[in-house]
Amino acid sequence: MTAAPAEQSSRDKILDAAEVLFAKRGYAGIGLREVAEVVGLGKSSLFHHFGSKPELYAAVAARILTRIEARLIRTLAAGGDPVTRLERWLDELVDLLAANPTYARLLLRSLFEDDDLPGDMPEEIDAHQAIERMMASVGTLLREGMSTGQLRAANVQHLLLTLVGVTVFPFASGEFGAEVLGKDFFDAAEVRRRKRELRDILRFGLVVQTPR
Amino acid sequence: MTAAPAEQSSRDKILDAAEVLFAKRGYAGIGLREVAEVVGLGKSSLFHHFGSKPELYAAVAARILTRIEARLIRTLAAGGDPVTRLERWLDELVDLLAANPTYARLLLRSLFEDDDLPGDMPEEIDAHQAIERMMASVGTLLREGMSTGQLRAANVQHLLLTLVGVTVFPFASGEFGAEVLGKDFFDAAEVRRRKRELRDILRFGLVVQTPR
DNA sequence: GTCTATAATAGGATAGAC
DNA sequence: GTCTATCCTATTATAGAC
Repeated sequence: MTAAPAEQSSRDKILDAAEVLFAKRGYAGIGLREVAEVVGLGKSSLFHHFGSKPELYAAVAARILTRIEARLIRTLAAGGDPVTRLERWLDELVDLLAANPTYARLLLRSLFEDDDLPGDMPEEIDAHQAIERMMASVGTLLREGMSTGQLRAANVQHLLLTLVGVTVFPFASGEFGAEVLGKDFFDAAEVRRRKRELRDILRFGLVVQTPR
Repeated sequence: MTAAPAEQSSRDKILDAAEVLFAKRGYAGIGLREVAEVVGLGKSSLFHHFGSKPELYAAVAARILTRIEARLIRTLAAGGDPVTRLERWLDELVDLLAANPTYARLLLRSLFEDDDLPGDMPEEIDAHQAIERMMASVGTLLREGMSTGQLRAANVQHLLLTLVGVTVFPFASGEFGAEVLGKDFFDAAEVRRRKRELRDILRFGLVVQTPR
């Protein structure tokens, strides 16, 4: 997924290291010393590439969101009826989160940790807008499906929260998810099961309807 | 929900303040100075009540989990068939999370932040076991429903993760949830909508089945 | 672009007076 | 049970040499 180029700029090395560390212990839990150590630079050198710690964090989050959005756009563009596109996108999202174990955690963390950031940095605004665009386009997809009668009429906003909860949360749940499952969540077989779980919940729900 | 007694011990005041702060900015994001400030004590006085910062954090998490488990036990004991009990429990859980805005956030955070804790403290073990017991008893409930044919046969482990994702996550999502919704998630009307969303997803799924 | 040195502040935790 | 004083370490960030 994440390409491994022959030459990688210091900036990218810093972003990669910070992504892993921030995902693991959060914004406040990671010091720049630790990031610099992983990259193999002195602490002060980081400030040559990023103006401050919040800026670095925002850049990490924005990079992930940009990648996810790019994938969303590609996936939805492939066409098909609303249900096909929705299910294809959920499959894609699961694949993406499974291939990049840092994504889900950092994403959920960044939802919680917006307190720590000033709120007016360019990367932060980019990330925020990417989220808004994604929610809007999936929202449109859902409304489309409802208007064609393929999807049950429902509250689109709550549905969006539900979809985020069932896709992103499990991949962010770490130890907890692994314990509930009894095995590693990022295992290929588990990822397949996760996709099936999502598809079945959306297609059939859980409760069996008594025949009318 | 949280009772306001005439006299409250310093220990409880510290727990209350720490719960709010840790929920807002996480384990690493909160210093004991800030906790002490809110309580109206000196920083050092906290160490008279809790041996260390990890201990305080574990006590906060354990208190929440104990309360949730007590509610689960009461709710499931009320009887009924598996679907009735499952839906009643989800309603109760939503009510509990809605009445205590700190719970969902702290709970999700504590899933991510187990790295920060030593792992061998009594409160931590208590909390961990409470989670295990809750997952086990809801798991049993699900299996029961499947064996009576009321619930669709499915992977119980993945279903548990799904249920946590659709109940806990939205209440923890803070700004994000409020923006997707366009209003405060903890509003009584939104809480009712959330309950309906949950019930409908589990009963009907999302995709309308073409008549056989 | 990276380094060393340093500033200024805050962190968790302990000792001992009251 | 709370306080002040203190210790040690870590934090973000800057200045300036190379």
